[in-house]
Amino acid sequence: MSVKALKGFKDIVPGEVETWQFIEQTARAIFHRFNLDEIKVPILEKTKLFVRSIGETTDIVEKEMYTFADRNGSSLTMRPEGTASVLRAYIENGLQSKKAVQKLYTIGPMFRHERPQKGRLRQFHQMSVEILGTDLPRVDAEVMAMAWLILKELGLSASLEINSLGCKKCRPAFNKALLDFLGKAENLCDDCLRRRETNPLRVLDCKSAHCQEQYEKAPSILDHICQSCADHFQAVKKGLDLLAVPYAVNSFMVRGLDYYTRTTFELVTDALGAQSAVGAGGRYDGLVAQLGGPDVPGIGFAMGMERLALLLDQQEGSVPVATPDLFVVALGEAAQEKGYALTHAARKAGLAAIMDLQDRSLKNQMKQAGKAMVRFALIMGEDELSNGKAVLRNMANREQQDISINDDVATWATELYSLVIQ
RNA sequence: GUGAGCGUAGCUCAGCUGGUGGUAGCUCCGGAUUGUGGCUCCGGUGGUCGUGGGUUCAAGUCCCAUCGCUCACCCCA
Repeated sequence: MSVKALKGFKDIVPGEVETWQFIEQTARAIFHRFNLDEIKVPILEKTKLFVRSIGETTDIVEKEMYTFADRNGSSLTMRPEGTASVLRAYIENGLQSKKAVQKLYTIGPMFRHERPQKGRLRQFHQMSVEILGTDLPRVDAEVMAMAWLILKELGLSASLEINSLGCKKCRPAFNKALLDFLGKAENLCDDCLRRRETNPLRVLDCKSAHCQEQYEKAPSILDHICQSCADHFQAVKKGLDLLAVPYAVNSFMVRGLDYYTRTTFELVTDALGAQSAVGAGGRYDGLVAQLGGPDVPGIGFAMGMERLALLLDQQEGSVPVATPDLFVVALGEAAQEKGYALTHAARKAGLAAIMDLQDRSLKNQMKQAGKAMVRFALIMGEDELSNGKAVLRNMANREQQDISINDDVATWATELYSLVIQ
């Protein structure tokens, strides 16, 4: 084969797609229960939208975006995350005036030019939620409970870690305390030396045991946030308790995007290779205003769909399989004609029906029916046509019954429907 | 961007210190005294050994380059 898919871009083929459908159906059902509305937004935006929202000095903006010039020269970018686009749409469509609190979700592909590895692709998919127009801590807890419920209903487990990053009033004080501490720290690893300059908060997340040892005495952001942020965090924890969602506070947790304020959280697992987060999010009060919209608070999260799929595929039998209802076995030209019409009528009546159009042997067709794992086979050959009875076989228990052939296939199909769907 | 490992049928892989790639397994197709299934048995389809150079009498095997994949670092969903 000459042309292959791009590095980090994957086809989701039959056999894999069922897992994806299960994930999406489960999530949509839960979004509905929380009364969220779906929003669909473009995957291509003006570059400055992401630069403004995600932050100029983040890795995503600095080196991971698919950015290129449009024919007229303007700079376009394939979205690396969903929040910016959804907020842009919220502002552009004046959604704040339609509902004081907008609860939105969207599902789709994101693009980041990174080196692919387990759980990380260049085109990946997220389901994401954005709640705009409220900063009640109980909303934060409810959002986390929603993410938690999705995992639970998928049959997965992960740990919820939460933190508060403070607000634009109190974070600078913490940054200063942290920089003072880091200035005095010795023998930091190369990565930490670099991060100390680019993103001091991230230093605390270092995996080096030696660094971590020193950071035990590092200032904790939770000791530096202002009273209002502390109260908020306290109320968020109370909310999680009320909803019986287990969590752990991780004051070292940092998010990769600049816009987060106050509550941040991650759903982590150790079953994804080097990747740990299946979902993550946080509050971003001020971001909507920063993008030119009304000054409304917001909170959201995203879940990585290939990571969810990876976890589900590790658990045998965790994805329900939908098998066809009926295999119409037709032997000989006369039966084939009848079966052909009946199969279509059955589909119109609501049955998932298949048939072998090549008129192969009974044995062969039964073999196909077995492989397709259909629930029933309707067997119809010359004998059946002549005596007006076809054989309906329950494939699971091998019980057979004779049923009358109805010349009106539409009526026959509805009769079959009631026999097959119980 | 950095590092390591790996490229032999659609998939999973044998192939030793170079000496003619395997009736290989799975899938797929056909058949097993011609009207009853996922198992079993038999047969069949299917390969530029990633690509290009080099060494050699001889390269799937050794060397170089290149492309691709995988995993990890970084970072993140």
